[in-house]
Amino acid sequence: MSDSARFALHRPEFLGALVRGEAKIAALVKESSITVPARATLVEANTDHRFVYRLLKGWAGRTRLLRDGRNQFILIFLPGDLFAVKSMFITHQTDAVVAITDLITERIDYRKLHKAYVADSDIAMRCIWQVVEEERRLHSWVVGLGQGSAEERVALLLMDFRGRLILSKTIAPDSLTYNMPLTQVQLADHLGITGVHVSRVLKDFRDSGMVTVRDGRVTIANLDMLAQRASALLDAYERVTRAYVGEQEAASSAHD
Amino acid sequence: MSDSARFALHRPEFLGALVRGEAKIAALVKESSITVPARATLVEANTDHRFVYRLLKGWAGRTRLLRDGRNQFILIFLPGDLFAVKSMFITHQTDAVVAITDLITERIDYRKLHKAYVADSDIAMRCIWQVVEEERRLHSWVVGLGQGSAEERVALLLMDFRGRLILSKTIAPDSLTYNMPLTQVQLADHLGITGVHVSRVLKDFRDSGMVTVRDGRVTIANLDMLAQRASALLDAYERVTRAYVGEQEAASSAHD
DNA sequence: CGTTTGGTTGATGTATGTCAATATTAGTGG
DNA sequence: CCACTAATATTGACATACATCAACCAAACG
Repeated sequence: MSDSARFALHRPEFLGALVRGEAKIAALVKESSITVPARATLVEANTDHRFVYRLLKGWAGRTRLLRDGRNQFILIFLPGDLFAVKSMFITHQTDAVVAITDLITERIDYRKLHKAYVADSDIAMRCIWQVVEEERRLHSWVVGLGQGSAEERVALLLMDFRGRLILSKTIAPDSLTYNMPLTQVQLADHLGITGVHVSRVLKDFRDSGMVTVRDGRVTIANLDMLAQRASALLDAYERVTRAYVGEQEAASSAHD
Repeated sequence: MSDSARFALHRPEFLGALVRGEAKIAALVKESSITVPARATLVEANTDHRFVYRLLKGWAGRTRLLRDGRNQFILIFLPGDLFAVKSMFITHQTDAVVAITDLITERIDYRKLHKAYVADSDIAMRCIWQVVEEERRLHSWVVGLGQGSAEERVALLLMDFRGRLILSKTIAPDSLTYNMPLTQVQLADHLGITGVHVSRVLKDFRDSGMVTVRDGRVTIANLDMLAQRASALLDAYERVTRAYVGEQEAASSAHD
């Protein structure tokens, strides 16, 4: 995956700034890494928070716990993601960020990053990119939750994870398997359905020879079929850059 | 509503910049207003788009139409909102923005705004604020769609509209009625339910003496009850700044 | 090797969807 | 201002996707 694929959608005149910003931020946060155990809360809801993070290893999620016990994973963060960038601008994050697995993450005091953000437009651009990209994911997820059936949502999510892992070079572009550490209940809290129903949908997917999710690992037996199941919910961008990344690449770029 | 309420959540050291940025952007886009008829598309999906908008009058919405006809209103824009700010950074918006009513909006070429954005940090801050605020709304809506029942979502939405109209000074802080031009099907497309079900929920709300939605107007008969119905889904920020703005203000600040 | 945590499966309940008929309102041209 | 039409909303009968409850199984783990 080239940088231009990773930063697709962005105005091409900013590509250089994005790539430089990425490197500069990496340099800024170097050696600041901390480890966090699974289940721990990285950013507490409704508190002033001082750090911006760059996830190196492990998965995390932005989550909102309602007073009656309902819980929603709003967004899932994968290695390479910058998160809590908004700490630079707002005092109170209304949602928590929790570690889904044990994780390693670098972090930086928001004031330090903000100083760099003001001084260096490459860094600013990379930060803004993250916010804009996060918003794009939220748009897609609103569409998924609002219009998708449980099966469509699950298929979309499995495709999305794969696409993002490929773009961040965590897995190979043609890989049909990846680690996915969410429990079924955590998946359910992201999908807006119950854990029991997640189990049923996954059984169905497994029995139909489409994809197997077991022991923290996703194994796609029929990528076309999975993409098909998700396709109604995929936006045009995702259809091109994500759905068929890998073995379908030749075919897909052939129609362009 | 003071500016500090409007820009609540933001780091207080940026409040001055936000207020100045607001004024500077208003000056920049002055005299650029266009009128757009209801139902027209302002920003087409998947096309390069050149403008950033500031809505003066009327309502608009970001929407995604799926190939099979399903449609999701992702976000609703009210007067005072800046939208398509992301045009400055990305070439393709994956979703369309359509006029819900006839509307009047100012607009500015993204290159011109970007020049100002780079040159003037007040303008940059105001733009970023809009993106961050939009993201906050998306977070809340993901929680609503993922965890809320149809009744909770409707109550939340009616409360949200009122809160935003108050913050933008379109209606008085103690007002219990406001214009709401969405049809039931449009509401349904935002709420992730069907038009028929919207009708039933609204009938129920009406019959229980809580709130009446009729002829493009919302009339709240029992604000406490409505806030209560939405409360599980409200985040802490919304509970303070929005839910009880107005007649409940004294009571609510009394417990603080 | 018992205990916890996560997953599976069946029986049953319910919120919401679908279909279809009718009522109401808004828009349009004469 | 009326008559016609199209759009929107209401209501009822019925269907279904998903939730709930509960029992059971299988790893993982101290």
